Amino acid sequence: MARIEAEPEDLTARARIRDAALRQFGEHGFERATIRGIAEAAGVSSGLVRHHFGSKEALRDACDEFLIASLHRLNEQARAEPAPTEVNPVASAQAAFGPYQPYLARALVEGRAAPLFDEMVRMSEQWLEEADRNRPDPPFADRRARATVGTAMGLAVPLLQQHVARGLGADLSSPEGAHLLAVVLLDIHSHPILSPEAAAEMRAALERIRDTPTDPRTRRSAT
Amino acid sequence: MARIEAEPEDLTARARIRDAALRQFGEHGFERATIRGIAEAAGVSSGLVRHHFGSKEALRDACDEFLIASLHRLNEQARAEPAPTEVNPVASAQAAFGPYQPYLARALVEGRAAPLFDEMVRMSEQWLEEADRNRPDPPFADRRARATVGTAMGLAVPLLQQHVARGLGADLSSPEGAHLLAVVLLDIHSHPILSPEAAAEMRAALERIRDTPTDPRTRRSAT
DNA sequence: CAGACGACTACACCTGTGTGTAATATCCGT
DNA sequence: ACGGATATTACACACAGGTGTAGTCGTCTG
Repeated sequence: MARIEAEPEDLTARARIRDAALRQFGEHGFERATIRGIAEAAGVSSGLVRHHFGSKEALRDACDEFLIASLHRLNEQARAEPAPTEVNPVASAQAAFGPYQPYLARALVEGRAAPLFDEMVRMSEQWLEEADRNRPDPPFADRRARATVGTAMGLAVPLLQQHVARGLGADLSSPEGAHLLAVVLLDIHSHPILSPEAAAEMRAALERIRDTPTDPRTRRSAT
Repeated sequence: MARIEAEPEDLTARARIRDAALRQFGEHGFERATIRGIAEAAGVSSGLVRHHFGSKEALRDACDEFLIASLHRLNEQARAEPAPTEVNPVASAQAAFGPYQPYLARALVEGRAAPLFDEMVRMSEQWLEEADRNRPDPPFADRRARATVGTAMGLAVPLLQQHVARGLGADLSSPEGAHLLAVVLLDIHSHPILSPEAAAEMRAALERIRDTPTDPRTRRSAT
């Protein structure tokens, strides 16, 4: 599968700065990364960063836009390609972000990059549409909602990369780590943690709670 | 289920500062949050923050320690309680973190709070141990690995709270949002996206790839 | 060739913020 | 009541880093 990353040498200065910013923001976070550091990593002066992007915030916005555009490209490209060999589309999309994963993780957790997430949800929906056709029982909720939560879950591993790697005892970018992760995902995605009966029962319990006034859960909602 | 949060009024100044720091770090991030801002939120002078915690970093460490200790307490408490009414233990543990969720999300994504994650994995393992007894076929991977990935997935929704809420069209802390989310989780956790046959086939394919020299995947591992 | 414009640099400025210090208030044991 | 520890404050320092300005170089165009 194609990646978003590009070779640094061929890039224009503007692109090199954006690339460096993506990496620095990802590694150190937006605040801790400095314009001077980004400039140095890109091999330019700090003034040039300002010249091209105006401000640090605008530079970050440009980074977001770049990733969104890249995801769009990737999405259309995937639509044309043969079969999804991966467990789910989000996982493969994520893998494609390559060195920009840390940036993406930070941006998403901070509530930024909403269009990017929504695009992924759209991809998931598309995937679910096909899966729903082979499904005997009616879904519990509409496709959008399931795609949203599914997308989030698919992002979990890249978001928590370091912790997952530690738990698995292998770097996820290594062949061994990737293999182990794939096997685990296969196991999880083929073994529901709830039986249909248990799920139905819990669902009924949920509806009962919902229809009960003075629900104890609501008493904590304030802040 | 119990929560970690405490009423602000009764707290000692030190605890109030820690509480305010947890919230400010969560809302604005570690760098952007200021000691002066935390002090103001806690109703004390900025000097007192330094007096009690020494430095900003040390304050953050104290926040981590506090959450870890709280999780421990919660864990033992849960061990004594009757039945887990939630879909999975991570989700309920997460719900318990209440107003500190944003802090936790940032800390985890930045690779911090490893002991906290590991503790959650341990809880998941415990839960899996029981689930494995009712399982006919042998798992694809050891329990630790599955618990790790499962923990990550369970954390996905709180980590991406804002995006999930947007996709679901409801605030997750509202009764409606929580209900919708629970229903979706029920659906997902009772409907595997892979049939046992498909999983077995993909697993076999994975093993085949693994044993193939000059695996195309490895050619991208550098950088 | 002249002028203009964009790429790019060097440098000064200034605010925000973590940190250090000294002084004051409050509590507690004897 | 007294002395010391602890809690708490006010204020000054230092510096990092975003921003602003002016200037140089190279290239294109008429």
